[in-house]
Amino acid sequence: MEITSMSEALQLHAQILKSGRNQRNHHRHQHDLSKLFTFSALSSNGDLTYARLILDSLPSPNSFHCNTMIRAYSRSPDPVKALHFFLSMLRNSPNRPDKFTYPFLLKSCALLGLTHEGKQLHGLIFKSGFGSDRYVEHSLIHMYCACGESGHAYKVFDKMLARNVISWSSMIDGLVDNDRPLEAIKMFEKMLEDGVEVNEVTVVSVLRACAKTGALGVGRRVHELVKERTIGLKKANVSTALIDMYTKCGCIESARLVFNEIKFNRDVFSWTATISGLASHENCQEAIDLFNQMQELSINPDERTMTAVLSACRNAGWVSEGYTYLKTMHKKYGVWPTIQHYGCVVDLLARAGHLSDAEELIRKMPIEADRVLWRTLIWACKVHKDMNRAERLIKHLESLKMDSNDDCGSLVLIGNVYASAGKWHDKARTRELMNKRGLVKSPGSSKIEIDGAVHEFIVGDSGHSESERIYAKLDEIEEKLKEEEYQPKLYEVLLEVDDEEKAFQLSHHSEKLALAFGLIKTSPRTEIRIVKNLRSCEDCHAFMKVISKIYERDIIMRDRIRFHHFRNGECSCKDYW
DNA sequence: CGTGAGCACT
Repeated sequence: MEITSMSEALQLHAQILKSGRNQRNHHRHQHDLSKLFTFSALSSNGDLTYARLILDSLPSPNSFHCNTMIRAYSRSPDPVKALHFFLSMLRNSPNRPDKFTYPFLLKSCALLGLTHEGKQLHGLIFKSGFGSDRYVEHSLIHMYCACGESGHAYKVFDKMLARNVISWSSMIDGLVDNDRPLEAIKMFEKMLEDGVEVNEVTVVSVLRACAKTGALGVGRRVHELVKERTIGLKKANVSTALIDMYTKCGCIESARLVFNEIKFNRDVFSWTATISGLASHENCQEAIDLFNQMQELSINPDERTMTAVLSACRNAGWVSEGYTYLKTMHKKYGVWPTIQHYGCVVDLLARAGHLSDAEELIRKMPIEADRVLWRTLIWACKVHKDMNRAERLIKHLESLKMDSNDDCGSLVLIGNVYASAGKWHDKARTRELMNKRGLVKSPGSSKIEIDGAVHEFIVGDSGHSESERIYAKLDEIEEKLKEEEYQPKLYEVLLEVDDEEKAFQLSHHSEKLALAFGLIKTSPRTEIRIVKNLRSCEDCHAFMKVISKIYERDIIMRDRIRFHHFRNGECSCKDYW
């Protein structure tokens, strides 16, 4: 009989203590201890000291006990203890690791991003002969991807003799997490070709890939597949992935449709995905209405729901509403504000021009500001041309230890702020700093999907096979813009060059290349969807507005922050961004 | 006794 409750466990423990010294009951005693250990290790909520105490009191723990302990540690808040325990087991215990041991250890490495330790385990696995166990192989794939080593994951995957749906799904999901959504989609297509059954886990992962990259066509096909084969059709996780895919691919109507179809299977995640999607598409009032409906159904918002709500306020410029949500969210919804929430509200205040209030909020908030938050504020200073504040904040940002590649973003922003004020010397200084540290800024890139294939354009790109036609199209556009007396926003070029060169630079921004390609490749009057990795510059934004009018095209552009729907010369954001 | 999974700040 297994133990199923804490009271049973305590009872058993009392019994063990009572009969502890009775030699005749030795086997019984052992058995009870073992049961108690298993229960306490598996039911513990993170604190494993009790389980460990019992384990250490076992006269001769076997490998099952060791594995159970490792599993418990790997799922605890401090998974590194699994590795520590493993090392002590290697040194002090007669038990050897087996094929059950490794998945737990690899999980710990995955959670902690311990590449080096993961590789060492891989070595042990190879030597011990467990390397062809499918569970171990899947754990290896997951570990490598979680450590950002998708190349090694591919190697494990390629060497597998018998791949099943889990092998493929692990690989696809890992690629998505490694910011390789296009490879993930390719994997998925190969999987279909191979005739491997697709399940809801696969579907969720490939939809995440579509969401990241804006592959609406692929996403729609996956949706069809889900309906045809009824793969988790009513599961909330599949619906959420579909909603998120549609919103991030710029198709808020389809997202709404999915959300309406699952009326009776909604959970906090699907509500949040929809609220967040509506907010990013400028349907801020609808987002807040949904938030209220959700509460009427007694579904409690979580941290991300509140982020979505605040981001609706931010995109709409509702300063006092957003500030009130932030101040009352703990009392009303039981959610303590995190850095994301402060980030939204700081952006909300700052973008509305309340720079002092935004700065004060950062300084008074109970958690430490991260670089993203300072950058948000500095960006707003640039927008509102408050150079004194910007320079003061830049000094502060620079004083923070810069050690990750993420700091590239800080230096780029700092350089841009200096450049926009004509301080070329200071700009050059940040440039040198980047070179010295070997930081390479990620270039502007835009993606557009044509007939199910995603094309990516980098700023100044001439590598595309149809490059010539694209540049010819841009020339044609330029002529038409001249007729419209369009003035390029040369001040957006933050280089010390003449106006002609500035105009040239502007005309090669990645979203314009993608747009020209879209105009060539799609039928008249159809929508064009573009996904950009950074924030669009003012010139590109104005450019898209004009193009939407003269070419009679709806253009839906996703930038790093939100969506812009251009139609007939106007943008859904009403130029508030 | 073990493998893969949904929504957040620039």
